[in-house]
Amino acid sequence: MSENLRKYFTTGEFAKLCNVKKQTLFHYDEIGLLSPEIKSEKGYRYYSYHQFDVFNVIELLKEVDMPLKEIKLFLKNKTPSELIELLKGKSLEIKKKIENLHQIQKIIDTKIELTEFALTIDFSEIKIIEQEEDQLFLSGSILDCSDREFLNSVSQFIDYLYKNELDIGYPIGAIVSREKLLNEEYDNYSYLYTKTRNNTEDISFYTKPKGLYVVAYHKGNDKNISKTYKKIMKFIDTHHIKLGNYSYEEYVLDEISVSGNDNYVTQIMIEVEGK
Amino acid sequence: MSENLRKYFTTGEFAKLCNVKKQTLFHYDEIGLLSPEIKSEKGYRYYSYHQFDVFNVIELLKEVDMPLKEIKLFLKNKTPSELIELLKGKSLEIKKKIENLHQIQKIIDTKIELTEFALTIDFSEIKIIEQEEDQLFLSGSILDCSDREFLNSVSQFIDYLYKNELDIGYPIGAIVSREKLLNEEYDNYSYLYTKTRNNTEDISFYTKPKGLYVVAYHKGNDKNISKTYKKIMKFIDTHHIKLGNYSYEEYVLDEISVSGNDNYVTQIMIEVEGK
DNA sequence: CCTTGACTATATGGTTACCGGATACTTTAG
DNA sequence: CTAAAGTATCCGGTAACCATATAGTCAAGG
Repeated sequence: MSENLRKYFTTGEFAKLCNVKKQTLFHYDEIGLLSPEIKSEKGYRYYSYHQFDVFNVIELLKEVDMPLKEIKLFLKNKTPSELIELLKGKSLEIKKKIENLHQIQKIIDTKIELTEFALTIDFSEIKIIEQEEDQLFLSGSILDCSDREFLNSVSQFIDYLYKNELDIGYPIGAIVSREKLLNEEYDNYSYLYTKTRNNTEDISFYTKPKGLYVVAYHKGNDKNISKTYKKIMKFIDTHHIKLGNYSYEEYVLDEISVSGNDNYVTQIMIEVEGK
Repeated sequence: MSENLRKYFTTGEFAKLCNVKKQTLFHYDEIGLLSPEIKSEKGYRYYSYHQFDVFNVIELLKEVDMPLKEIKLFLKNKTPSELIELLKGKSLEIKKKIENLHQIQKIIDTKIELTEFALTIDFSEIKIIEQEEDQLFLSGSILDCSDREFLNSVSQFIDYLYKNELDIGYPIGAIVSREKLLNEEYDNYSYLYTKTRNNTEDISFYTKPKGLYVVAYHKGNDKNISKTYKKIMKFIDTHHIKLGNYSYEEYVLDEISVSGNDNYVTQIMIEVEGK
């Protein structure tokens, strides 16, 4: 190694220093993002330790999702004030990213909790359970609507949840009124709903009342849910229970944790009055 | 649209629901990740609203950097307990990701602060300033070492900083001893250093003492720094100031904010004793 | 001085998760 | 029944590399 090159890193050394593969440095050289300070006539690359700073900046900007092209552009004609402006913007982006990750974590935690709960359930039982009140976010009325209208409502509802960040991992359920229950129209839903937390003032929620519920589970395709409903209604009948206003129906196991809708499990909760 | 297809979303509708392009759904169908429940003999795709749940899971797993292939594999043979296990792992990953983002934000904040400070400096002045103490992390001794040894030390130092997450955005500086200063060997550094915060017990730090410092700036390439040093030494001489133990030298403007090392600015701080 | 093993350069093809456009065919509203 | 809007397929391209193959180069030891 000639005397004046002893002050420089070879590609391999520099790559190790930067914790990347040589390939990456070749690539950066090729696109003109970070070229070695010296290139010997044999084509060998030599990087100075000052260039590590440049590499560091590139890494930093890359981590905040800036494409290499933009980084290159920025590095070409930069000034201290431009840097400050850029970094301030990126700082904000990171803040949003962190918030987004917190939201995702919340969803994951909810799913874990729900699925762990599902594992403890005996699906064959019908029980009467005292339940606490819940905050539900409701769709518009979907009573007596056609298939097309139903799809539309689902679509709108999901869209609304998405735009208002109301999805915290709870499934979307449906509400059936007592009238329809008695009429054996178990799939004639009144509303869609999802459980959420009441943290915003400008959105109105429905409170699912505290009280007694008949809770049962339907295993398999939704299409056959009427069978299960009939069983529950019979149970209610034989136990001389007085029906409340609404029935709430939601998946506890769906495509996220089991394969094929034969294995889906739907939870049915019917409001009832004390005996 | 035939009667039984009215319950299904077309590709466009489903794409809108999922907030993605149709292309994405084509792609998912092609790789067998998420295929429509029904495909008409004309090749038209029809998605049920249950499939939105599947899409949601895919999105969730995608957001935690799971490749589509793995997602597919997972979706094929999943059980509730596998889901829980997977999600718990992902939850941890997200936590780490959030921590990483916080670290990056800290670095960015430091860089903003430093650069904003740099903008207020008059580089031509030489001043005597009272400074607070600072926690510095030092490299091993690099006194009298060859170019190769110096490179090696830089490399090791950077590596150590990286592995112990000691980089919080402050530049790497160098320390020159009084002896070498008086001997006019301004580039014969004793140690490398970087400013950090003393948060770990198992790493030993050096405390740069509180006291008076002669502070000056060198603009341009490091190679010509001796000129600036001589000017400072003359200043110290004419003002009858007594030299302290060490001189600290670090970039305040480098490749990150200006282009070309002619525009670099190095800050020089020399420990001195009260007059 | 020469050899040998470690290192380097270039070229090529592959990867992931799509995006955009061209073309041709279907569907649906009026 | 027609026109507008939607759909399918095919083709090419993108970013930021990675892997591999081949050939050339360097540096330390005998």
